[in-house]
Amino acid sequence: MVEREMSYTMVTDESDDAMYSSIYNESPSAADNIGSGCTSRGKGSVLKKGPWTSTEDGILIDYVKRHGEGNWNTVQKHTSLARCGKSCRLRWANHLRPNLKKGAFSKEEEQLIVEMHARMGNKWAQMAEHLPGRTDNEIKNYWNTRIKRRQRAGLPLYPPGTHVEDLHWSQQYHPSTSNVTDRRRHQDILQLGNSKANVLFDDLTFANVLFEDLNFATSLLPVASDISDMFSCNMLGTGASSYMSPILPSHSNIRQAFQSPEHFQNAAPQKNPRSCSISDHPLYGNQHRTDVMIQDSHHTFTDGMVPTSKPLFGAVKLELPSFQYSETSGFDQWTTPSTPQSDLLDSVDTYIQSPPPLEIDEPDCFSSCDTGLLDMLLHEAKIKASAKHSFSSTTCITNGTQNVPRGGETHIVTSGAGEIKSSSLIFEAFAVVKTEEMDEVWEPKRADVIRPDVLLESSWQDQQSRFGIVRDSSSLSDALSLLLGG
DNA sequence: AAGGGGTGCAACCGCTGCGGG
DNA sequence: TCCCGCAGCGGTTGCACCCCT
Repeated sequence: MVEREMSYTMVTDESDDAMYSSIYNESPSAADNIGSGCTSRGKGSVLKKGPWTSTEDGILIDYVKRHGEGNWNTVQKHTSLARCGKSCRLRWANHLRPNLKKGAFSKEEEQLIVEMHARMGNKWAQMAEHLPGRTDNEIKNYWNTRIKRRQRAGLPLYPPGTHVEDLHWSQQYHPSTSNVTDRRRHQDILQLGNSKANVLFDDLTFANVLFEDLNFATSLLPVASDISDMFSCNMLGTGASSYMSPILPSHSNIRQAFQSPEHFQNAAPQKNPRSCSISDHPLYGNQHRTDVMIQDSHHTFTDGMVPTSKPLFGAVKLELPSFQYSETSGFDQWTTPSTPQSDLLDSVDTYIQSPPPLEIDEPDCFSSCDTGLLDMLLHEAKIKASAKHSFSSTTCITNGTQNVPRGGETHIVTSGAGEIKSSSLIFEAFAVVKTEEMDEVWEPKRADVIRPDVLLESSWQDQQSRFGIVRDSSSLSDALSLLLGG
């Protein structure tokens, strides 16, 4: 650690030992940084603030060795340290305690953080529990940095393939946190919901979430299978997934169609082996969310509740069927969590290192996949930038054929709207919007228009016409009917 | 070489939950 | 039941370093 000598403390206790004196001789020039947040107790001294010195670290380490962790407010009594308990605890937890892992996050850790944030929101402490050697502060800083980077790069918060979790995570595993999250949601709004661009990114991410849900539904809904695969294939394959249109068919319709868990109880549960998400891990298995996460300012509306730090997208509850309620159904094999943390960690590599094979036209895409996650994300932005030029029209996907393999499967999306299967019809419509989105993604006006809460006030067809997209509405309706089991 | 902005990290601040008296 | 103190969490801030011009 870089020691920054900047703080100085007035000391009145005459019994201070030599070490104590040495501490405050280290920085004789900075007498203005006197603690105000932590009040002194016992010694009548004013607590020091600012960076810790190695001497202070030594004192604190020695104290913990003797007395163990906890009782941080007694540190000042038992040692010469003029730090408040909070400061001591923070210093120990973030820097001094053993087994701390320093240095940059590994690719696996980054991936795990992204996945966990998608599920937990800003639950840094909970995330840290799953990242041995990492502190909540580290993870928080990493995430904030990541947000900035992605905002600058014009990327959504979550990369494609990230399952965004609903409230069940915190409720099921950390029930005590749900109240806290609700109280703090306004802070999250302030933190993440201010910028127009951020709203747009989250809006775009919304599409990813839905499609991932559809992907999950693959194993349950034969009809949805093709759709989800197509979405996933193209989203992952083009590297422009975040620009998959947030303009979706009325989600309320989907919700109505899927509102009952019993709707799927007869469907054979089948783990999707192609997923490279930790969502498939037993620990997260029951978190296979099907409630659509509406993203905006990291808030989520789920079952009428608004947990903090969760993606949301406005005051509209939009759901796909939730299989998490199916504890009595045939999904028990998923809903029974494998709680051991090691279990999760042991399998992280499996998920990270087993991405679905992608055949992407972008020539340098694979190289990016070998770098760190952040680099990969930046690369994603690069691809998008180039895609702006290459995707001049809908023909890139819908004209002719395009093979988009994913997990060994190949889907052929044709431009013909009449005879192809219904799922392709839906995708075709999305593909149109997607390419349009690429060209206009940065326009705030567009961001307003594509907000789902706006969309829900008008029909899917209205949106099409608004954007000048003329499609075969009857075919689309047929496709939706099939998708929704109608 | 200099300086100005960006970036990342360490630490602080405010709030809340919890337990004990 | 209320109050108080402690521990912990999440948001914010300050600053050193880095990079670009």
